[in-house]
Amino acid sequence: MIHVAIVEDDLDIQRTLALIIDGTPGFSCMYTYNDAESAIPGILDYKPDVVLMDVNLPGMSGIECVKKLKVERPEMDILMLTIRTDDDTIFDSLCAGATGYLLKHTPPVQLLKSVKEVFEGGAPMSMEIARKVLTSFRPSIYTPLSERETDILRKICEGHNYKTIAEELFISGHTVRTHLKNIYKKLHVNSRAEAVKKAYKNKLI
Amino acid sequence: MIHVAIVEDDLDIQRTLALIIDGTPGFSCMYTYNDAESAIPGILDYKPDVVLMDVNLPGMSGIECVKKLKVERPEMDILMLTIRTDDDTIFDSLCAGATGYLLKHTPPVQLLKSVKEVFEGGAPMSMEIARKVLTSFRPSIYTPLSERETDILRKICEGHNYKTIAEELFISGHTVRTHLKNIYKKLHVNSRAEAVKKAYKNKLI
DNA sequence: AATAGAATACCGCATATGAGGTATGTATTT
DNA sequence: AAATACATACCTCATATGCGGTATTCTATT
Repeated sequence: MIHVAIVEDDLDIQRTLALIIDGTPGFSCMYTYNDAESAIPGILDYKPDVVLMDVNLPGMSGIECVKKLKVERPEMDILMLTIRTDDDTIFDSLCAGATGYLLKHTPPVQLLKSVKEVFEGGAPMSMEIARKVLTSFRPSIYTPLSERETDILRKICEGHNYKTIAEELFISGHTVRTHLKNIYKKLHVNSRAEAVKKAYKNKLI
Repeated sequence: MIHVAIVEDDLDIQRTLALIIDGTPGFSCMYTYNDAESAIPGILDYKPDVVLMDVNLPGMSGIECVKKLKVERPEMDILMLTIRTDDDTIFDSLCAGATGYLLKHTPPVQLLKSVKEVFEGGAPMSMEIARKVLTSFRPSIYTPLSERETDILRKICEGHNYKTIAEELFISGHTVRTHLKNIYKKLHVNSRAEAVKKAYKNKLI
């Protein structure tokens, strides 16, 4: 028996979800919450196997709620349920610790399958979400930097200084500096730290 | 009709896969390759809808092969097929541009479903892979840094210097320096750039 | 009561760095 | 043939940074 808790402010949706889950053998939904504030103590207390969490809640957001729940109980499995497909919402949810991400138009059969999958150690995602997630690993193909500049940036990211970079690339320290200045200009940054950050954020290296 | 190409050096597996695909209405496998070297020109020429790619190939690896194919044709969908579940293989594949990642014990029905899903814009993954991928977004909970040090590191990552950090956190520049020195010690680095890199790599911020 | 860790603050020194320049040769594109 | 981007090299200067210290206060934990 998989025990599911639901956090959803739309009472119609909440009821529908609860009916689907409770009406299926092997699934049980004992607790539903209308907001994150009441869900947190409740969920920590009753320890459901899987939590269905709406992203857009009044007051504290579903994402914040996930963060707080995961701090208390990192092993807890939480499945995000939302209509939002924008990158920020998705990745913020995942960084908060969500174990899956379903769009609200997911049909009941798929929802139940996903809950079961989470319970069994999986991480179900709606099709378009999965694609976005996988694509996020790809390095940027549109880099403003030349090949040589990318070399330099890579070394900078590894913590090298002018002297060692110059030695490794068989050029003078002056040249390294010039390259780095051009890199700064192209990336619109003005320090090493910012350049390293941008390199990682934009997957330039 | 979904046209599938297979790159797989084990001829038994290759034949089995081809039979499954060709034996299913709506699927067709016209081309199979035993190694990456011959697969690249072939695939670029015949433009299949989906490529099934073994990770462990003799000579050029499946991952390298994906990289090269994606450079030529970024829109191409490639589904990795492997027995390996180690993080490096998974994430290297994804960074190379794989559109999905299936374990070799995947049953035929699931395989066909996954090929279809890739074709329709999804990104199918085996259960344990999906979990690893989602977990990779989570910030590390095991940080050696104190809260204050994490604050400082965050500012450093944003490209601030001592003076502005000191102002924003209402402490002296000297204190910022002391914190940063402690951060370097704890992270085993000795420059800002390395610290920023480590912060992003280990998801400390 | 003692100890350890964290956060705060300061000093000094040698070197690295960012920002402002100029310049030359090559390769590619128009 | 001209223009553009790239890689290379050098100069100066003010400031930032890394590294070596010391020290006080507060808060946990033992």
